[in-house]
Amino acid sequence: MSEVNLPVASFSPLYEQIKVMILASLQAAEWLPGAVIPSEMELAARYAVSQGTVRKAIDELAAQNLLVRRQGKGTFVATHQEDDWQYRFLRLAPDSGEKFLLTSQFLSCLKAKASSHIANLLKLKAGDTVIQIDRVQSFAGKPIVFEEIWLPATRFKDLDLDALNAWHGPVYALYESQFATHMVRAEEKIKAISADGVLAGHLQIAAGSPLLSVERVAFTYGNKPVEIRHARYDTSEQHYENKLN
Amino acid sequence: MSEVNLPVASFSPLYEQIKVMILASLQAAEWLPGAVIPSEMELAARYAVSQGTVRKAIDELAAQNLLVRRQGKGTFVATHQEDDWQYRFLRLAPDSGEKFLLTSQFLSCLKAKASSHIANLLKLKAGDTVIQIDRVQSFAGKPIVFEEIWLPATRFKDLDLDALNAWHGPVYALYESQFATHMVRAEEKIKAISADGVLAGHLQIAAGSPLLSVERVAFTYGNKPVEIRHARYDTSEQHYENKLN
DNA sequence: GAGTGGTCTAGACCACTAC
DNA sequence: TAGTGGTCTAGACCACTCC
Repeated sequence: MSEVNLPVASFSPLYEQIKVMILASLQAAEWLPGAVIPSEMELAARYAVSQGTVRKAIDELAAQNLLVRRQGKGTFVATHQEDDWQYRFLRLAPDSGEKFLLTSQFLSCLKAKASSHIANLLKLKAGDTVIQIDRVQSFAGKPIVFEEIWLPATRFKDLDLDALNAWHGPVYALYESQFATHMVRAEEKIKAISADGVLAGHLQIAAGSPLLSVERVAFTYGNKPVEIRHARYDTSEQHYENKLN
Repeated sequence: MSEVNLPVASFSPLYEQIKVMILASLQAAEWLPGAVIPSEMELAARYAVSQGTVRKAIDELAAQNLLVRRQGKGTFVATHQEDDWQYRFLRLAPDSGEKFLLTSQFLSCLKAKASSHIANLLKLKAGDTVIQIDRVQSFAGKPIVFEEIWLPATRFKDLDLDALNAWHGPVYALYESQFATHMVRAEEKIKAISADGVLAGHLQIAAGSPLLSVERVAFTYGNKPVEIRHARYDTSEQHYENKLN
């Protein structure tokens, strides 16, 4: 009666614990985006479990897009610097169905005090410094997207307009290569709004035109929010696509 | 040299073939939504494979929300008639964060010839008969959603306004219980639009107000499209939520 | 206690990639 | 040919549900 007093704490299978350890290695940047992680056999030896248990852990991390398995080659840390990942988080598509290549123009990149709203979303203290970026993206010469981006200044130190203009490729790839920050997932809140004068100017449309307002919070490893983005899409000739499963 | 002439056809693992067979049973309504399917051991015997192989097949079907595993009880066919599935495909949420209970009012339910656009999406012939339903959904007395729904008349024979009004619960649960049609997944295309006079009337807002236009195609087993829905959301006090993984 | 899904193991063999 | 991930098996044992 006395020796057993089992914790009510819920049962945690071995492979969950292995997932946590692999996650820790990812978070600690022991394995960098794009790099191979040790083989299943090596990991099984390291953690002193069977290959099958490691497999199950890796399977689930791969299902969450944190790892990518490649038969015959190995298992790799997911990265936004891959061709097929360029548009991972972009749900906008032309109505016509053709491919679309957006060109990006950065308007400004400034340091500022975080508003309470932004501080809240980024889990900073009110008044902490953030970097604020404005940009416009165009398709076939027509501006389609106006975006405001907020980043914590500590993590993205030294990011400025020159660095942004020098970079060619997705912003998330830049975050990875310059600031060791890999985006894992994001949440968006979407509304319909009317274009005010400023937006109308940026997007070359009439004031009052309907626009899609997309507020995004993007997270790195460990559910840490590290980017806020408020985008407005001109959806007159493109739409936001979503799959419900 | 002569006896071997391997098909270039790609290799298909056993568990994939089992998935296909289970899928066939679902599609043939051998196991109905909400019902238990045979145990892993029974299926292993039926298909003459090991339990592990059946497990893998079921795992993947469960990941696609076609089956639901319940430890100690069995594996069940997914159904929209479950409490936690009521809002499976509804991404609209109040800005305030509170729960929300929508009340539904059906305006009309008529038979008509399919437009080429609708026929196309439903994979019908132009001119085939469809059922067209209009409805408004309200939150706290305020109309929030106006929806037009198109269904193939053959599959949804006898659906009329009385049947809709008599039903209390999600429309997808009605499809299941009355028409043996379970919705598996859906695709949505979202745009921002301006309310015209008709929409303004339905939603009790000013003409010209921005609205979210959501065009949905919903599919049953076998990727068969069986419902088209064109909804307009008033997003002044609620938003469309999306998770990007 | 019997039955279900869930975990873990060990080992054999297959498919794919690289050298 | 060696090394990686992918498949399949068989069996032991655990966790949960229901009777």
